[in-house]
Amino acid sequence: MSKRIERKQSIIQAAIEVFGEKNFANSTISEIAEKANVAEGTIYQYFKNKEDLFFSIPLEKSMEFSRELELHLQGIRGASNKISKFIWYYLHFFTKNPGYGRTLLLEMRVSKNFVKTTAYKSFRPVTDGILEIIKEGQREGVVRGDVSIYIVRQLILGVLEHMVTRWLLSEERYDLLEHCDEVNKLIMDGMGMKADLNQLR
Amino acid sequence: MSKRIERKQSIIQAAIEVFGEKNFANSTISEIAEKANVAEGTIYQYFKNKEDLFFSIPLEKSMEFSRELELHLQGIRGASNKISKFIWYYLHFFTKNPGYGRTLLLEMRVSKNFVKTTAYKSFRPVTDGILEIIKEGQREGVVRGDVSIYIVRQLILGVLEHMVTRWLLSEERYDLLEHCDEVNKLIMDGMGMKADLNQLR
Amino acid sequence: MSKRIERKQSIIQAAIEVFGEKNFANSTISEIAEKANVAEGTIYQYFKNKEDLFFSIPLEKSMEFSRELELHLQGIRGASNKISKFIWYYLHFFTKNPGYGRTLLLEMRVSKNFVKTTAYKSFRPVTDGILEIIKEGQREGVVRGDVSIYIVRQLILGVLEHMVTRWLLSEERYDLLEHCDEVNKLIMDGMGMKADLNQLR
Amino acid sequence: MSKRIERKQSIIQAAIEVFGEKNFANSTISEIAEKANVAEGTIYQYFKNKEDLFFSIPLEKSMEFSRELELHLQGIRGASNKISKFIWYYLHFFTKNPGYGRTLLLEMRVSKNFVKTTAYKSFRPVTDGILEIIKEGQREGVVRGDVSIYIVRQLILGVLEHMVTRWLLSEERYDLLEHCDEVNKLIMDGMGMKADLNQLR
DNA sequence: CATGAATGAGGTTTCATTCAT
DNA sequence: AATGAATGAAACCTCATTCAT
Repeated sequence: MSKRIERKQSIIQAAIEVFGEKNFANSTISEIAEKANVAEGTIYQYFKNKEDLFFSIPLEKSMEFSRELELHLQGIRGASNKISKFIWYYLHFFTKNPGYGRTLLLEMRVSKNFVKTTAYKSFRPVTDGILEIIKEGQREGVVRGDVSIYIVRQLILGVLEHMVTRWLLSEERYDLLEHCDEVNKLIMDGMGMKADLNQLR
Repeated sequence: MSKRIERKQSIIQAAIEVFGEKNFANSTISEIAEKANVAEGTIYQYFKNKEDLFFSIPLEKSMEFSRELELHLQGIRGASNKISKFIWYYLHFFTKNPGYGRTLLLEMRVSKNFVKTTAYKSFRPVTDGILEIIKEGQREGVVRGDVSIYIVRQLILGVLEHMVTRWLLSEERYDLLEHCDEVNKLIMDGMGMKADLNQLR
Repeated sequence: MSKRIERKQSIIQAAIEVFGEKNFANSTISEIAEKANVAEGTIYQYFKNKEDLFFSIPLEKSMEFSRELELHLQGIRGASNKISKFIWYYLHFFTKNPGYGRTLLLEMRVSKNFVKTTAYKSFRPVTDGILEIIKEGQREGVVRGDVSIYIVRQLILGVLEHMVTRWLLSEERYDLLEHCDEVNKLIMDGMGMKADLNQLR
Repeated sequence: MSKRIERKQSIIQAAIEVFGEKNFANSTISEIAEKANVAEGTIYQYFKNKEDLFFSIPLEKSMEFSRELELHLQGIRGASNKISKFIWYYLHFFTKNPGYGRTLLLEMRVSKNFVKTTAYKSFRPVTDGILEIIKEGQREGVVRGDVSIYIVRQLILGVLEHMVTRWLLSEERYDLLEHCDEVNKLIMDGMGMKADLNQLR
């Protein structure tokens, strides 16, 4: 029944909160259980172990990310505008989900086991999507063709990850979206785009 | 006298190796002690505790990085060439020191306490140096002036960190320096440099 | 339900035995656990830490002391007889509980932290009771009025504590109750009581 | 040479200070060494081990106690006056040596090994002396003859020890000698002395 | 299915003592 | 004789996981 799903959700939600505050090692099952209003043992009915619970977080969140991203990209035309929108959305998303940001960027992204996980694969729709936009840009002639599309993607994600990571480590004391335009410019230029002309808005 | 320094070095060296393989929580003092050929208690004569030993690693390594970087920049003229060389050296350094790379980029860079450490401050010479080169580039007119120099630096370090991080997480299965030229181009363009003309070599 | 209380009791009982033989520092949690037939970790489900377990001993035993003392004082009339009975009971109690005696008199009574403990407060019923008897004796005119009742109480408890302490340190090689009558006389005289006339039995 | 004796003295002095603040378990050889301005290893040239050093403290101090006590008793006539003087001196001594008081009364007196020590025997001169005074009192007819002289001595030492112990545990917040007269009275009466008539001063 | 008490392995750290210099 | 660096044993405590109810 849906009781089971509901309960699983509340455990994941509690896990997001707890792992978002402390790191993996310092988070305890008992605190998650308490926050989820279930007994410790119950968690082991839904998740194999602590790590399994940990990695089920991005599974959940990456779907949320994809779903909403798609909505935001609706109706936008031209690779350049799409990239700009993606950059904005990326920064916007982590502004709204700093706890998940800490978990994903400061912990998981950095763990050896993560790459082997199904959770890791759940990012494929997003990363594939970006690749498509880049190709579209090359077809439109607004993205340079002399560099591998994978490297171009690495440029985009690298800069964004770095920005969010720095912001998280600074304890979110400033507005992440403030630098959105500048980043946009840099990335655009790196990609060989004529950012100014195609700029969104 | 030098016996003491020698012993401290061998402990740090062992720590670099062990912390490079496992993460902080999973590394044990006893393994470090064994690798350094000292008793566990001896470590506590040189370091206050496990964390103190951990953070003494970048203190050590960042000096090595600075020292050698300086040699490599000797005699190079022009901001563009200097940046190119820096990019190459950065990738080269972590190719040679993957264990330290894991410790620094996958663990420390991401730990809240790290920023408060003296170890963190030991990177200042390098990051300050980059800023100087960027300014030099602006004076030469090869670096764009419409973006803050701090953002430009973030572009460079962000991309490099991201590349090395991905490489480390892939378990170093490919040659990091392979993509040196491409990265160079991207960063150059991002910075507004005429990379082709000033390209090193 | 009662399983939990039972288990807590068996841990305290084991603690009384172990702390009674060795001192606090030399007693180990593992020995207590073994004696109580529980795992070491279980102890930490019932007590915050080693010290908490230690101080829970007098909490337990002082209630036993009070409860039985009350029974023994039932039906006894006159302050002098009550004091005599108290003296006897005090010596009797520690004759039966030498391990607890060692813990209480040779360790706790002498520890700075103990005074701040709730355990310390658990003696109040007994010490308050003695004060009442002394006042009663002053009203009856059998206890001197020229000395503070607190000093009189210190006389009684001081002599008794000293006796039991010496006995414990001699490794209980003689009969503590043997000297009961003599002590009685001394205390009575110190208090200004006509011990001979009112003597119990 | 006297250099050796001097050095031993400074170690004992440092030990008195350190053991007087912390208890045996919490005092460290390294702190004592530092306070004595010697290396840790040096202590082991003068004392077999930590316990040996610990027990050498009363050896030192009990001689000081005896020596000065004898001076104070010089010229005093009558057992009653001598006892009174002893009571005063006892309280006076620990007022001047609270650190040693803590070590002796809160720690050693309570340790099983202490009784087996030579240090313990060093109190004999004092305790024997008291016995002599009590006998003298019985000959003079001012001390009751119906109670063992050992019990009488226990009365005296018991009350005094108890007083000093309570004072030490209260962190010496009041004047120990304040209650000297009252204690005197109690003990005198307990001993069957006519305290009022023979009172010192 | 839910519970939560019980488990016990395992690591950090301290510090008395030794011993080569 | 003095040093003080090195030693290593030993113990508390935490917490993920299990399992009987």
